[in-house]
Amino acid sequence: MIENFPKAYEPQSVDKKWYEIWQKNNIYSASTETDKPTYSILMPPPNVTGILHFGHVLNISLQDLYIRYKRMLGYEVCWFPGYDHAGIATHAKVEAELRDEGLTRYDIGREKFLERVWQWKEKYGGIILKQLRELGISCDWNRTLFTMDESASNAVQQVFIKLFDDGLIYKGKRIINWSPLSQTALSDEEVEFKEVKEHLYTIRYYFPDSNEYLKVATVRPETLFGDVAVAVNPKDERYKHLIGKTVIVPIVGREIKLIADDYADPTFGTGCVKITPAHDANDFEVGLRHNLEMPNTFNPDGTLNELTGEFNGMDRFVARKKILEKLKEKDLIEKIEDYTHNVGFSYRGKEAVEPYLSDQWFVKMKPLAEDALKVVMDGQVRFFPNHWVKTYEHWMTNIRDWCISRQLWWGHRIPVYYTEDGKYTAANSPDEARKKLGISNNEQLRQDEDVLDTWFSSWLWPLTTMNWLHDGKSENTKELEKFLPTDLLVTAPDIIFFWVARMIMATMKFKKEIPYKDVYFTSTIRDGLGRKLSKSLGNSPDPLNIIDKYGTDAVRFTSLYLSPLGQDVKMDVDVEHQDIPSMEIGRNFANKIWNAGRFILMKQEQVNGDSPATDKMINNNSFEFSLSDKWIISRFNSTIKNVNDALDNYRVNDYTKILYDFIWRDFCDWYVEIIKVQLNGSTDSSYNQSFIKFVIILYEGILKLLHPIMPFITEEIWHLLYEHPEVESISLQRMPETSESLIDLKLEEDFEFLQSIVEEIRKLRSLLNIPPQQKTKVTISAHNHFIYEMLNTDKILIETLAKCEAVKIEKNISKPDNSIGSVIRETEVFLLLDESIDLDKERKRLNKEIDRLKRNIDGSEKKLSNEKFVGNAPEEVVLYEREKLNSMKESLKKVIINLEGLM
RNA sequence: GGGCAGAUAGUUCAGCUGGUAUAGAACGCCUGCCUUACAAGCAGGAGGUCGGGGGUUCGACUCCCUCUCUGCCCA
Repeated sequence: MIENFPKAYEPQSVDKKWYEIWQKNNIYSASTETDKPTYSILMPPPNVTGILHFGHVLNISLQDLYIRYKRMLGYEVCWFPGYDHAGIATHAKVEAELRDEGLTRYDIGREKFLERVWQWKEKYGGIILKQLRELGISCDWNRTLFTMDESASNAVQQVFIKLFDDGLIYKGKRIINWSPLSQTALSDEEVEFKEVKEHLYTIRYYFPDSNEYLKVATVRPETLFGDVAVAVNPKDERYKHLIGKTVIVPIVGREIKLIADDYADPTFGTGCVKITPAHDANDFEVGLRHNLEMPNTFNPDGTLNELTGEFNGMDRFVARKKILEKLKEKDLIEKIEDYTHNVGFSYRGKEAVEPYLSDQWFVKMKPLAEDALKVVMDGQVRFFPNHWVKTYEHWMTNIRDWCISRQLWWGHRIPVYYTEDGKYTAANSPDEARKKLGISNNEQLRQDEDVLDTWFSSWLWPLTTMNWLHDGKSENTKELEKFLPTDLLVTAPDIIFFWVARMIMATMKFKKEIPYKDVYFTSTIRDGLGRKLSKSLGNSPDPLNIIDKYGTDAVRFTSLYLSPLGQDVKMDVDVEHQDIPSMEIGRNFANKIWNAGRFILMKQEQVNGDSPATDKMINNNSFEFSLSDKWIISRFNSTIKNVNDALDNYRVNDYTKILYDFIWRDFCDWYVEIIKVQLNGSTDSSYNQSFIKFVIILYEGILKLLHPIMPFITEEIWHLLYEHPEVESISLQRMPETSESLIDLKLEEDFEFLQSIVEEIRKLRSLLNIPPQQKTKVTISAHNHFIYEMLNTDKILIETLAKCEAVKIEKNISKPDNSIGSVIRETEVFLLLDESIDLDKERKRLNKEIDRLKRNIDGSEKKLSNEKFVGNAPEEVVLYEREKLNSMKESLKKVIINLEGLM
């Protein structure tokens, strides 16, 4: 009913209403008992502490787009949602709570601490999953998985044990990236390098009982307590004779050897480098080569330890200052230079990581990388855009072992058991461990204190979402059978190593199968200055506020409309007013669609009274199609085809543009106006009824094409049009199919000619400042019979659309008196005027047109007189050029005659 | 240092396997309109030597080389 159609679209209540109905009717749960072809997507699990940001909006809209599209193509679709337990982040949240109570986790102990984490998770965790619902997504919420769920935990444990038994997991004392804030190890991928302006200090290392000294350059004087050697390059002539001598570590007073190692770069600083194996990865390697001691002089919290004497307990950066003061006091500093270099920062805590020597667990990556690289290189797994393959290849071929242990309590505890004398193995239980170790049942065992990296559970996502090893045993499940490999993964490129690569490894290793066929890497959303939207920069409005302001559909549509494949998106954001003005694109578009629906429903009620449309109405050709009808049918079918092409090739941006242009330009600007003309021109109620049915079917097709990206408005209008019961949903209807036979490019060209006639009349009117209310008399001189017939048939259309009257179509007549005209590809339109013409202005206009035509004729003639062009270019190109030249010449003649007529 | 991406209208971007009368769109700007679906709209207009240079070709925004600048990733 038309009263349900306010003049402007109001998304807020519509969005809420339909999401509740969809949920209530459970229409998006997938079945494993189906004969339909399947299509599945794994949702990249957001972090349990996370809240919605624009990256999610883009990412999730894309996934929902494909899920809805494929569902409407008749697939059994399954979109697996879930979230991860975010070890470090969640740990930090609960520790902060404890701190407020004046407690530490050690005060309450491991068990109580974990209780607190679960409480926290119940209370605040997974807010993001609720927020995602605001986006209207059609995932199967019944299958939501949390990485700490029992089923996922069982799989994680089995995987650890299996890899341990295969020798792919080992324990080792290595330099790792240490987060002093979280007091845990991090993997290489969890460290971001940033350029930092610091200083290079050249410090004097005296020879014992001598006034001579070595100049040693360092940026980290606070590590000098851990110095065990000074290295020079063996080829460095300056120091060759000194190798093997000793020098005294400043302040510390310890004697250390001067050693020769290729690692020392003669061109850097003085060519002498201090070796601190416990605090630098390269130094560690040198230490191993020379069998040096590796004293650790730091505490886990980033303070200096008891080996540093008076600096014991001092923060590393404070200590640096104090140590420098002391060095200055003792005149041990040679010089201080500005120095810019890269420093690693923790991905989560944002503090500078500390290279730290400690016992950690690692996964050997090389054996896993081989298969994972192969499936990408040979195209079994395709990347969009493809250039990410190179990045992937580079990482895979230079892969380093993965540090998976974390010194936290929240996470999957490492299932390794130790005997008192230090033997250990991985097992499901102490009993099993005793058996594996071959020790007696009463021997005491101790479980490893550490937990696993969160990504160690995320890399199993393709398997655990499908219940693999949910009970620790079942390797085969219905879900795996139906939905693995999944069809598409949509993710941000910054987790290509963290996650994408590792999922491929895990799935290949444990299931000998790829996890997904296609991977779509999304754009990064940036502000007007090109900066990533981020909480810490304070340059990101809350997406929920934006959704509230513009509507879900508008935000979804605009996000994709502005996101070209493989390129970042710049958007002007206004954090203060919580606004992104470009969202108007989608809002205005939604309003346009809404009003087109409003118009059609009005017409349907005018024609049929109160009875609602029914979708049983088949386009049975019960009336004769006009040129315009055939044109819109052809355009509609082209649009379906183009939409399919675009989506098949992940040109999502094209998909939105194809629909935007078709709906706004072709359908609304032209065809809706034509509908008015055709209904106005007919008193035949059976024609009117059939015609409006046809229009509704066409419009419904448009709604369906649009539904994957604008689910709410399309659902709302679809119900308003047909008054379907609410259990039915447009999202469960079939997508319109393209019919090649209805695409008629010649006909589209003819119609375009008609459009250009209308546009030319409008231009002339505008040129003469004729007010819109005033109709103009027009005579058209067609240059051939076909055009003559066509224009005659659609004379009323020209009259209405170009606001003119008494349109006369003639054949090859000369210019009427007191008229001005234009030549459009040999056909002439003349506006017949009451007032006299400004001759000067008119001469100028015609001369301009003559110039343009002459220029083009010149170009064309040059081309055609070039034998090589005629000889080499394809026949149709040459033919077209000839026809074009003739036509331009004819047009030119006519313009010249008209100009002469003015004299 | 290595790799990847990009540079087209004032702005943000399309332009895909080289050829189609004037290189498109959106936003912004200018002019005129509340024309019974829509002023969140309609009609019209201005605005571009496609980053510089070289090459391939009958023909280059498009392919190749080179330079400059910008962004990202890795070391």
